[in-house]
Amino acid sequence: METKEKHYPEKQVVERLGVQMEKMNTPPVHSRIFVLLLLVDPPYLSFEEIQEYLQVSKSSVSKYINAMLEQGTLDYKTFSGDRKRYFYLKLDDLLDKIYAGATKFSIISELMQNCYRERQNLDSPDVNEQLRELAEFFKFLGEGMENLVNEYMKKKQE
Amino acid sequence: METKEKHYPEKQVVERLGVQMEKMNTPPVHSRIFVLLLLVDPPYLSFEEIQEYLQVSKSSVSKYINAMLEQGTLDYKTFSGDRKRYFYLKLDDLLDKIYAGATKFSIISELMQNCYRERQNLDSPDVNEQLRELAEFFKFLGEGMENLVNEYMKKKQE
DNA sequence: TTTTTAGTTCGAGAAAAAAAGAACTAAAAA
DNA sequence: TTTTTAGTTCTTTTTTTCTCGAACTAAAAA
Repeated sequence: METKEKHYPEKQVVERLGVQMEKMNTPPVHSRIFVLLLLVDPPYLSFEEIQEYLQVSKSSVSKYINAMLEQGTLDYKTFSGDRKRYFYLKLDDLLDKIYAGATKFSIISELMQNCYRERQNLDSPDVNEQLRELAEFFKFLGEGMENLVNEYMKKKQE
Repeated sequence: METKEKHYPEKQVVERLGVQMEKMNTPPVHSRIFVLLLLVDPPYLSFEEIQEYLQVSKSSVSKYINAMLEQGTLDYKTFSGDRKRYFYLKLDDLLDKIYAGATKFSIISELMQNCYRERQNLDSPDVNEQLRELAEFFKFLGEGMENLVNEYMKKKQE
């Protein structure tokens, strides 16, 4: 049983920042759980607390909690004498998400490369060249991003 | 009236690469128009040609053509004595899309920063510090990406 | 002037995604 | 052993997104 007093954010704030987070194609309930855990103090909550604060269904909480656990965005700890799990954001691991973001560039890079291959036998050297360049560019960018992440992590360790 | 013979890609290929493009949250018809224009030779088509090749409704073609025109992904040219517009991809301008992609990092950076501000009065210095760092990191990353794009463009000009 | 062309716009319907609710389960507590 | 707790799973409902078709429009052609 938790005795320490919790400081919940104002619901309005969670809504506002939740909407902000939706802009990155994150579903509403997912966004609100994320933001809530980002704002509450101490920075962890039980399933029940999340559900009651947000006033959403258990199944939605379950769904997104599990999604975030799988993604590695979330983790939980327990307290002895208390069966509940207390969920918190693994903020450190957001870096992994960035790596994943770099994946989009690989997707588009591969798309371009595939198109380039398809065109090989056609005679529009200009377009072909443009495609080749684009594929290269997106690859360059994806790799560049990886480097940026590494660079930052290194700098942080000093 | 266009007389030059067109080389259309195989429909299967457009489907396959279209599906690949859907992976980046692009709607089916949008993806297929994009891929078709990427593969056809010469690299432009009329509204009608797009519609007939893809076997979709005029309204869908209209919708995504206009979306792409607004986005700047697409442009068109005309030929004298021919009322039709011939649409082609503005591949050069994909760079702008990348800039836009960097925007996502600003979104998340701002989200973190907002959360950081909200927490100022709470006493979990560790979490607060982590948030501040994350905001900083995403900003770093967004800016780093801009630099990468600029770097590439500069290198290309040589 | 009438007709055709090259699209656009406006519902309506289908399909997919998100959320809800109710029934269930496994482990712990009583 | 029975009950409660802490969730999970499955089905249904709601919402949103995508696509279509039919009616419309503005400019050009006849």
